[in-house]
Amino acid sequence: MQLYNTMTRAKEPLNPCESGHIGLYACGITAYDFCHIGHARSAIVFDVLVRFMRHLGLKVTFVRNFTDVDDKIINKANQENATSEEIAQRYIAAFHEDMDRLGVLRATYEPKATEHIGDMVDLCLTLIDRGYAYSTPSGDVYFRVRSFPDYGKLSGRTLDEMVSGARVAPGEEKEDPLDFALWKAAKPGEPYWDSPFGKGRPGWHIECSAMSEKYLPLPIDIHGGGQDLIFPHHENEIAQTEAATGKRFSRLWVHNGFVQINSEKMSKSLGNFKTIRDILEFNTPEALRFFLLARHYRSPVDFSPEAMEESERNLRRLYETLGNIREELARPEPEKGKALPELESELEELEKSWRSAMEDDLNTAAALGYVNSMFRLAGRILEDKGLKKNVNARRLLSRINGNVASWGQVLGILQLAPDVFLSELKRCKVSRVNLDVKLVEELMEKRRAAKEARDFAQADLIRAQLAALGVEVRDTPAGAVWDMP
RNA sequence: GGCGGCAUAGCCAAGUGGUAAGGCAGAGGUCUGCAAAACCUCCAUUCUCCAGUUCAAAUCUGGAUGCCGCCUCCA
Repeated sequence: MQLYNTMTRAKEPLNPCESGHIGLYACGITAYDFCHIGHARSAIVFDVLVRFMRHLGLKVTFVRNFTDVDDKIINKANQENATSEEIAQRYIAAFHEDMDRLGVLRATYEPKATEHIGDMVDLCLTLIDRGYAYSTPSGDVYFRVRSFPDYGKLSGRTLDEMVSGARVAPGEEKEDPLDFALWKAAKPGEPYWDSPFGKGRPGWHIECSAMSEKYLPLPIDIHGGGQDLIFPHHENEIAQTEAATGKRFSRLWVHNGFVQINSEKMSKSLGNFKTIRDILEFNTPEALRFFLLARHYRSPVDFSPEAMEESERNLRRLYETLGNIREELARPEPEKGKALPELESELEELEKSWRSAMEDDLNTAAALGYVNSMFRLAGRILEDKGLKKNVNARRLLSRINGNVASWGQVLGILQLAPDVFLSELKRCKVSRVNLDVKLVEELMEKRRAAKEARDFAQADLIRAQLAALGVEVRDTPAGAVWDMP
């Protein structure tokens, strides 16, 4: 497969270092608040990448860290009169809860910064030793940016460009405004660790350098995260690791685009911030996943309730059809039937296309297009009375069912039993509009009675009443059921 | 100000040189007591605009316009 490499700004083939083994490091969260949909996107993108690489038969070691010591965590702890450990622990647990609901698999390793302080101190010492870093009288350690000639190669900036943005906070003892902190001397009331530089804590960037090197051989095959991490975070990681080890840090750099609201970046200052929990209160996790995967991972996506509903409707149709497929497959297999070369080659094409789309820079949006087309094909078979008696059509259906299982596994969708999904979706919609379910059930019963008495005018009247509530009635062989479109 | 990205139907969206996937919405049809769901058919001579390269461009080049992001913590 090939992936777009931020470093070279081009798609590049993914060639595993060792045979068939991929090391992937994705920057995780700073645990100081509930995760928002931007975190969900990043997590889902790398989740699908991992799942797909495994689907291709590659062995993937996936590392996703937790930043559990940081200014923001300390601030939150002070606000709530708690310790930073408590805060970090709480939000790491919340992260796992949210990700489990979204079907994001656990990483192979999920290291925490505080568990690797020693490695970070060692890394600082090596960098000082090699002349790439220096400690200050007050106990800070800084990376000497101008000592690392490649600085800026990922973000495509020159040092001159960066100087204008560089800042020196009061009290900092930097040799150069560009230098960034590897180690921060402890201020009163802050968590600290003992080190050769004095009591203090690691800077943000050093933890990823330390932990990636600890769990993965260098160079890492793929290093990823959100686009906002390109500068300065990943740029600094490169500087630290490459300066300290002399080895290349990562072969590929994969960055996902942002989730936006009304075409603007989500941010706390704009007040357009949506947490995963906010969304999952009224939408199924799978709809969020589907929504995010229906766009290319590098493009910005615009979140809106309307767009979520569109994904729901799409997903609903898929699950309805999937239910029909499974129902048909449960019937005894027909005994004979003519060959169906056209349908067969159509399916084969779809299978090839799906895989090429996924292999081409993880094009899940195109891949979902082929999923849709495959369901259309299944629908055609299901609707055709002649084909239903044809054993070859049945086998195609079974093959489609198998593809749904395996593609769904990779994308993390269509894994539920159709009726389970459908009733969950219904529950979401009911809670969204605060529907009076009791009233609906009463009306349904009245309509059933009217229908039984063949009073169709009355039955239709009741249906109109239900429609006014946003409820749609469907008569099935097993009786009338209701749903919310 | 510097750097980067994007602009495809009513909406969302894939498509990096070979003649516009897919979804949602909409229209007609099959089915149905009527509906709904499902299925079938239709729905961009055209890809923001202008100029250029080419036998051929949504795709490449130059310019214009608009939107967004980064440069400060951020997925």
